[in-house]
Amino acid sequence: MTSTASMKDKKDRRLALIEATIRSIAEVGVTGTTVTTIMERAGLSRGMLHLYFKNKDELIEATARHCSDEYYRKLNVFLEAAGEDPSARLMALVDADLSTEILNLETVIVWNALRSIAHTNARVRRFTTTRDRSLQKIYHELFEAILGHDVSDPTRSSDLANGTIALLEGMWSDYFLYPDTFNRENARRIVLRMITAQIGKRA
Amino acid sequence: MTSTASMKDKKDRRLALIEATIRSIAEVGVTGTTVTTIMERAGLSRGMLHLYFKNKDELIEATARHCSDEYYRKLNVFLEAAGEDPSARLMALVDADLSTEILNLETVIVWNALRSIAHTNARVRRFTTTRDRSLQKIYHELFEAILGHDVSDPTRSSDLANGTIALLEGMWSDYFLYPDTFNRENARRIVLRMITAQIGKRA
DNA sequence: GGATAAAATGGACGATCGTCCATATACTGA
DNA sequence: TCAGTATATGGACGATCGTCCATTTTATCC
Repeated sequence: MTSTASMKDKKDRRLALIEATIRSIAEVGVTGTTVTTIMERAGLSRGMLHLYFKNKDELIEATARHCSDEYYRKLNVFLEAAGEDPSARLMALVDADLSTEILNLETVIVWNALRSIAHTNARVRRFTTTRDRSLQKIYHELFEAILGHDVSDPTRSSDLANGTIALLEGMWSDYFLYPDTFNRENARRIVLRMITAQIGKRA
Repeated sequence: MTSTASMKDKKDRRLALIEATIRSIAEVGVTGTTVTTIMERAGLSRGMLHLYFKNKDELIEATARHCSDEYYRKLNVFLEAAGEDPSARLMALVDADLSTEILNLETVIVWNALRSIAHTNARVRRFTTTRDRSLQKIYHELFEAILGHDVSDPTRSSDLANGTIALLEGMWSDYFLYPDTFNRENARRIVLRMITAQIGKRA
């Protein structure tokens, strides 16, 4: 049990550092986040970073991976609760993306920050882009299942997928800019208004 | 003429510094942008920054103001070309937001970076938020002019305004993440698909 | 319980940050 | 032409950055 226990501790330390990085970025921003601000929030000493991560960049990269993984994990919780019906699953995705579990101040600040970093860091970019690539596939398949394929309008399903993603992305931006006045119900109503106009009332 | 000439030069230097800041952020990111990287791109010496700006923060703030002003200036070019018809003006706004003049790699990187900074810098936040506030007003008035006010659906115009803004915001994100594969025509088709489904074919 | 290994500490290092300022250059008006 | 002013330079400063490593503390096993 000793080796597994130490393994667990090692995981805990890594996670503590990652979560401290997230908190630091949310509190003092990307430019304000230093090894010191991370250490303070992790309750660990300076040397610990380089014991569990090669350097600061690797910690940032691990943070990006963690955020990406957490996003999908939470999304799947909503998806599994929705069952098999495509329309129900579509609604579940919308609700998930606007839920407090997924859409909160910490998430939205960190995600925006990671995207900034991604433009000059290829390793971070991997995790910020793959998220949306997979999402496009999921939405596209759902719209195909709901509407079927229309040869006279071949881009319909992919357009609706991209449109819905863009719409929700825009809601994230809105929340990011005005966290105090942002209204989840309004956001949900707007997204559903757009979707139902396209797929009808079957949802 | 001497005083106006020196005034002009002064403006030129300020503008050169601001544009150098934009280029630096676009090239090496927010975290990589330093006084040195800005000076290199401006072709000016270190001391110049503090001659025209109190400090680096004030230069960043001026950059945010400049980007906000430029966005509106370019938007108005499209609006004026569209004439008075509300539907035409609406289409002009969409076209503008997806045009190469407004939506390009430099703009989208810098705008994302400035939003990151805005979360810990109140002065920068002023310019990143007012942009969207005014935009909401413009879109809302256009949709009211096109559709009229419906008492049975009181949130319709504001929903369409917020929805369209969110949709375009999402397209910006898409371009930001995949500048090489992003397709302006696809984006335009998707936005128009969403809008025409709401306001009919009158556009 | 003492030896061995692993985990954790935090002071010190060189590099680089933003800022300041003494100095040099360019321009103006008499 | 030459003083006087405005503009521009870049070296130097202290602070702070990420990183490293000698040292201490904690955990493990015979």
